[in-house]
Amino acid sequence: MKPTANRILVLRAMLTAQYPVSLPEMVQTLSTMDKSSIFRVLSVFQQHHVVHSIEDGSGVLKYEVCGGADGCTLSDMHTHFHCEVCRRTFCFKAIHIPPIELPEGFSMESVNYLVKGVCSDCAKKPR
Amino acid sequence: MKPTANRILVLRAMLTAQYPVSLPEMVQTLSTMDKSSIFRVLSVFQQHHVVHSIEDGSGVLKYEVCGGADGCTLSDMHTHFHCEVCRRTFCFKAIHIPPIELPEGFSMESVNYLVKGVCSDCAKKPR
DNA sequence: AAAGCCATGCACCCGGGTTGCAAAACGTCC
DNA sequence: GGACGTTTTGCAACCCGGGTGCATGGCTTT
Repeated sequence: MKPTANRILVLRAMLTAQYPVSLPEMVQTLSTMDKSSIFRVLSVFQQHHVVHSIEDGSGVLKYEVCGGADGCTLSDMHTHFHCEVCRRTFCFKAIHIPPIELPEGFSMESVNYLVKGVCSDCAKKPR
Repeated sequence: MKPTANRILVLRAMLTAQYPVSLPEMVQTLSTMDKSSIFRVLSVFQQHHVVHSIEDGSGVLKYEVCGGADGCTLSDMHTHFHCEVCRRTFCFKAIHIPPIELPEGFSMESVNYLVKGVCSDCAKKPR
């Protein structure tokens, strides 16, 4: 995988963001790049396990840089929280996903643990 | 909430399906109803906690009839499995979602525990 | 019977995701 | 350095799921 200028841009944008970002958000941020280019960069990143996508109930996919140096393993996956008021997504990096036992014959590729509710900020400031 | 003919149709279709169904699927099945009608029926059902929606990584929302007679509580939520080969969604009704401890100030409204991978059927029949 | 309300169907819009295609950038070999 | 093949990029367009505005029609209430 070659370190293209665009790829570096995307990766840097994702690293600086402290929460998972969506494609539309990146289109906003990286105004020099085209939507499809960002999309393709993200696809390549996913294939090479540099980033992974999560779904947070907002309806749009969010992307996140994988944790470990050797890509992201299952144990590295953490829980996510989607605030239904401010629509932000939080990574609870400290809270790992509790494992479950799959039925016979089923093999796991990835896990998503998503909590929806009200975040602490929005709980404090009632509108 | 009135038991309209259409609402009965939708509810019956959901009860007979043994896995969560998507809106497009219901449009296919209930050919007499319009997409927007089904959509609105599902919205009403969700407001009255008759059904709830889950996201299974396929990109489209799936709907499922709530379990308990008094609507679906958090403890009633179960895990879901999305097969990346046949694109079916399984309800592991027996496997409840293991709880996590949220940080201070965060309140939970709903939980989604989604596993992606290969189901037992697709594991048997290699293509 | 008249008025009001709600459900329905139709058309349409919106926005995220995705692809086809042609131009541009890059790397390589002579 | 020039020609060539490969990869990446930008543009345009498409697909599809979700959602809405509006007018009709049926049912209820007075």
